[in-house]
Amino acid sequence: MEKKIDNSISGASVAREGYNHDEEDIRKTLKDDEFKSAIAEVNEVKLENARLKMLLQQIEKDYNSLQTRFFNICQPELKKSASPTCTPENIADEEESELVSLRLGRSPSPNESKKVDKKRSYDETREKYHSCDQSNDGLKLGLDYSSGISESDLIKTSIDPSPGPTSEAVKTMRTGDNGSVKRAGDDEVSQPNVKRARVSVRTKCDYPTINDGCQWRKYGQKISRGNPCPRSYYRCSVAPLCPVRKQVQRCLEDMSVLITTYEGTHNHSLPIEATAMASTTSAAASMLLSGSSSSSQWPKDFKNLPNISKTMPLYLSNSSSNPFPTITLDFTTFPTTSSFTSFNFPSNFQSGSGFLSNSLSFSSPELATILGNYDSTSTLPYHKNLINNGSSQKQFDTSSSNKLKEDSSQQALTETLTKAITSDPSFQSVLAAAISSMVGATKT
DNA sequence: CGAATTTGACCCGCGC
DNA sequence: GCGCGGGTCAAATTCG
Repeated sequence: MEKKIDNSISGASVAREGYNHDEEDIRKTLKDDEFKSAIAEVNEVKLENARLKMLLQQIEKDYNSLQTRFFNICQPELKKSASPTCTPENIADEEESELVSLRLGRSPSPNESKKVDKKRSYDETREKYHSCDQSNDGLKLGLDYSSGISESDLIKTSIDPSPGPTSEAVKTMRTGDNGSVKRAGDDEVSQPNVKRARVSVRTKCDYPTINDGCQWRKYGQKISRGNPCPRSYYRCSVAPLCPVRKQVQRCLEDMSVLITTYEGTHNHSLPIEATAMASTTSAAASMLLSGSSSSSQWPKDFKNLPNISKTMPLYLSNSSSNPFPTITLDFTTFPTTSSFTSFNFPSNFQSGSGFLSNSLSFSSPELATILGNYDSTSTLPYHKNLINNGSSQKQFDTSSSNKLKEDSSQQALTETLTKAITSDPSFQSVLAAAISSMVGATKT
């Protein structure tokens, strides 16, 4: 037994010697193989790199061609809308400024360069807050248009660069000891004339609040006069110093209608789901502060349209009891189901099929179709595309048959709205904000 | 146990 | 000056 074991051991040792002898060869070949595979890997990486470069170039090309197409579409309309008394210079200037509006805040135009100097310090501060998202290509969440709105207004309605308490969000800080109050904004220059624009969104919603993609923290509830439904107060909880607030209250006339009022602008990057609403409210607020959305300044054709007052989703509140200028986006005529939370922006909407292709192609018929939704669905241009989950999509399919019936009236409306967009820079900016949010979403 | 919500108290602006 | 109403704070409570 022991012999057997010895033999086996000696046999094993002989084999080991043989192995040791071969091991060097094997190591050599292994090293060669490793070397070769490493080289092959490097080559693969190089190829991949080249492929990615080509892909990037292709994307850039596509983007440029889309941009060119978009401008080509817009330019004739701009020329049409230009007054015949305008001099060629004026027209050129106007066109340039209009184009600035339509650049969706991507890059400053020569006209803007003067403002850039003025705004540099502000922008630099602001970029700190946006360094994590769109700083690379200059794409901004808020509006960055230059037409018709004053510098001060622009700054007021845009993101507040100061990390501290804003004049808009002046808070009272109780000291606790003597019960005296101290204004947190005391060390800041007071801005008594600051307009506090509010954007009110009316939606049919069975839930206590709409899902706009942002995080909110409830800080108060009050039963306001004239409405037994309590009003809830929320503040943005994404960033601790974000000045944005919202109020949520059910409509007295129709309990299924939820009125959400937004105030302020986010001073931080937002989740993709929240950018659409944020851009819309920001744009609407800017539009409101620019003053061009008042009914007297809307294109004349707007007023002549039948049922426009009923169906137009965007109107100004002229309630004298409201101390703040308020713009209302009315989505209540949009078909919703009880299981559907209005404004539940799908997180993948930017990459969803149809969304980008519908919205970024910007061929005239498509633009017309998008705008047509103002009539039949009373939504923002992109709203239809954002809400494309099951049931609601079905409703759109059925509503499309109704579209045929309303074709003639819608065509008139479409023409009017197209005119409105091309003649009203503020309207453009609303559209621009919506688009910029989409483009931003694709970039991130 | 920490975060979120509730709720009563308080502040402030406005009209009378 | 007083009262009212909207808005906010912060301690208490609830929730996950």
